[in-house]
Amino acid sequence: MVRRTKEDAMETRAKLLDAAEALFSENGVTHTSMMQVAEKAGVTRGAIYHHFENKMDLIESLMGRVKLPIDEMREQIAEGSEFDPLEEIKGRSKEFISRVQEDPQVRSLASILLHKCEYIDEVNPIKLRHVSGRNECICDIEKLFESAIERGELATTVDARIAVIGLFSLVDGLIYNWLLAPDYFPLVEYGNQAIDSYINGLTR
Amino acid sequence: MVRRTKEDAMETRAKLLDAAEALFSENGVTHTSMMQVAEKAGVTRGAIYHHFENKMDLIESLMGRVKLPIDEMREQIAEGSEFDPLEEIKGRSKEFISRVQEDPQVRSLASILLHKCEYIDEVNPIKLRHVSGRNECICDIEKLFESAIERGELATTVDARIAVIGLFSLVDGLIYNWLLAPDYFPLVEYGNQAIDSYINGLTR
DNA sequence: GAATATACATACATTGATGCATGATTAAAC
DNA sequence: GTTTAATCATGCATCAATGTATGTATATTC
Repeated sequence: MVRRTKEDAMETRAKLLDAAEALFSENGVTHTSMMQVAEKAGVTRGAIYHHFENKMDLIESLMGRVKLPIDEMREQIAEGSEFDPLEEIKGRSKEFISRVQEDPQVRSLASILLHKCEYIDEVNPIKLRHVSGRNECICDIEKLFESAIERGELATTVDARIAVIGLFSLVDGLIYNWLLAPDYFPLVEYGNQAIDSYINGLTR
Repeated sequence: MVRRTKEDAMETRAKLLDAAEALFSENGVTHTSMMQVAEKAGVTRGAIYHHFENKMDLIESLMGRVKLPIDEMREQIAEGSEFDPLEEIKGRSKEFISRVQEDPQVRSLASILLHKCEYIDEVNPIKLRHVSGRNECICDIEKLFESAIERGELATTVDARIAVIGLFSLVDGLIYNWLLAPDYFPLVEYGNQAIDSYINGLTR
């Protein structure tokens, strides 16, 4: 049976992406073969190579499918009322880690990005997306920090850029370590505390 | 020419480890073949399989060769005078990131651990070493935080365990992001600032 | 409804990469 | 000095994975 409806085709494509997402986040990208992806999706490898060029193309589609929390964060900041930049920053950061903990798809993608793939070279689309997304996001939040500085809400010694990079590192590190062993500590509870402490430490 | 001196053998073994370390940290573990390692070391694959069982054994030897800063940190804490726990914590954290920035070998290993390998399953020796080392180290620093709490140096709301996990996440995140794009920010300078801010935020 | 393009399955060809078995040479042990 | 064992090279057998080419049946288009 072949040549199914265009809707069916989109469904198999989605199933392939689902299968790849699950397998990649569980067994790692390079340790997952196209054969396994096809089997899990209930099709053959032929279906994969019809919808995607190769594994890298599959991954790119995978990453482009969901709006990463980092991207969502940016949008909301862009439209956000900046009446209280520090609270804004804290809120976004906490929402970020909350989404990682609650949304299985986001969690899977984060796991792939942080633990289940190798950043092999500069042209690696995974790395590119990760880095570019991060850098843009950093610039956005840096502006919030700057406006907080203008309002005199931060210690005079605080540099906006350093503050952002510290915050991002903290959030990344929390997610990284939590994904490494989720039973070791509750991400949202501990993460919120840590974020509060860090921001608090900037205010004087 | 074969059957060289026992010293020569240890030298080839070291060369193999050096080659593997360089290739793994540059191209990733799974994207590096035994053939490449052998070539870079100036021998054939036969030499590798004489000294190591397989690639995983090679990696284990690689990781066991250097004392990770995380381990060194533990030792020094164990023998450390705990007259000023907070300063102790800050000092060790900064020394940690400093070693990552300055010591090429430590940097390579950190790069492999954080970016160039896939954590595929629970029995993965790389992951095991990483997690167990981390957990033990966390316990050690947690004690320092506790003694700081006893001395009334931290805010009453601060929980030692949460404080440690936040600190570790911050340090991990700093290293993670710096290794992702070392030109983006100076690790030691920004890292020290961020660590100070975080610890500062705990003190009230 | 004929022609065409799509959505996959199937088969094959090729490529490394691995692991082992064996060989050669010499250091080390006695 | 003979024996043994270690150090590595060489060759082979195998296998898994990829990419592609081709086949096939059906949606879609006209």
